[in-house]
Amino acid sequence: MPPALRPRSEVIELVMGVIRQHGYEGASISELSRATGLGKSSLYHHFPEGKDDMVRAVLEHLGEYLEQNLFTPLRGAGTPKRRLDLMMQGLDAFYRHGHESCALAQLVLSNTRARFSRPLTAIFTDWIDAIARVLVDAGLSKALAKQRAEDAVLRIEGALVLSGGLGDAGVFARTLQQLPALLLAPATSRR
Amino acid sequence: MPPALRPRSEVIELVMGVIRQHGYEGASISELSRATGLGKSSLYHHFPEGKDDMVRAVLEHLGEYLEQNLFTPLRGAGTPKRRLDLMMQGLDAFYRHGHESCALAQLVLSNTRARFSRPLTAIFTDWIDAIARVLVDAGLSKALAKQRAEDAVLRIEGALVLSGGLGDAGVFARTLQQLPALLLAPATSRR
DNA sequence: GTCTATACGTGGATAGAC
DNA sequence: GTCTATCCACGTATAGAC
Repeated sequence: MPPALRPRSEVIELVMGVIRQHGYEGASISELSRATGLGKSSLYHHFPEGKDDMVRAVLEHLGEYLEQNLFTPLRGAGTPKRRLDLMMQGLDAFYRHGHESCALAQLVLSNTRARFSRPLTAIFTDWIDAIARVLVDAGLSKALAKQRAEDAVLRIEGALVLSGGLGDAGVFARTLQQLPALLLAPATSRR
Repeated sequence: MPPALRPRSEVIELVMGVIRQHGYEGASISELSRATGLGKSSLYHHFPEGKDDMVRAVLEHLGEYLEQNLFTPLRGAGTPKRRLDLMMQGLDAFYRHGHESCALAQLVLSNTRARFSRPLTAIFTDWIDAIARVLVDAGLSKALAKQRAEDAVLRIEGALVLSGGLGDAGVFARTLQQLPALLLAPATSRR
């Protein structure tokens, strides 16, 4: 029994990288094998049901990653503004300044959505909730906080699409930069 | 020589439908053959270079479709508000109230982006320009108009992703509904 | 312009040795 | 837990008849 080449979490991250680039259908087992450095059989050892298992693992892992790296800091110390800025920094890194695409969007747009709708919805819901909580802390009503949090996620995903579409990562950068102030603006005179 | 089963434009629209659902990599020739009712050889007769040709045709066709059905009305008669409302109606129909996904987003997110970046960028640019012109007509500065037009497209694409992600088409509906007022709001106190 | 038949590669998946 | 070898299905693409 040779030792595992890489920890499972690392394999999952590499798989996610391939899916982000190629989407579900475009991510072939051969490519996943190459990217992870594991033979096909090894991949099937870790993910007996093949790509579906991999995607489930990716979504689970991504959920935990976001929870720890973005949502938890969002609940932490500091002013709401400061906490939102932290999330934007995290997103900027995760999406490589808008150059890396979003695995969630890939899965949502293709017809694989149905197969993974549960975990997908969970991640989006958690994300929105995490942002909304900061806005409530900042003094917004629950309803408005939720509305704006939804808008924030919507803008981030839209920015990733439009950045790619225009070939201008600046769209993503500006979106992240403007969001905190936009989210925290006083309730009147907006919307 | 049997007559063409369908006009070319109809074939292209059916091809686009498959790409919207499955993405570029997921759209197999067999499926495209089934969807269009044309044999594989017939497809290659119309699109000698295969899927790449089909995508180029789809983007060209889509560009014209948007021009005629959304951008031209945007330049037409009526108040800016009325013209924007018309575009939102068109989008609502085109995206089947948020249930149908966006071929552009599919192509942008996957690694096929590089191959079609020119026509993709052109479509997004034209779209933004068309909206910006209405906003200039409404009295906004050129700079602000362009900024907001960009934001509009960004929101529409984001809404399609988030609607799918949350399994709630209401997100898309609300986004379309709010956009005209948001775009036409007075220059002060926003952004 | 469309079809049937077919070639050939690649994709997903498994068997079995180590 | 990993590998090599292998299987079959499906994907892309072409040939050639009508």
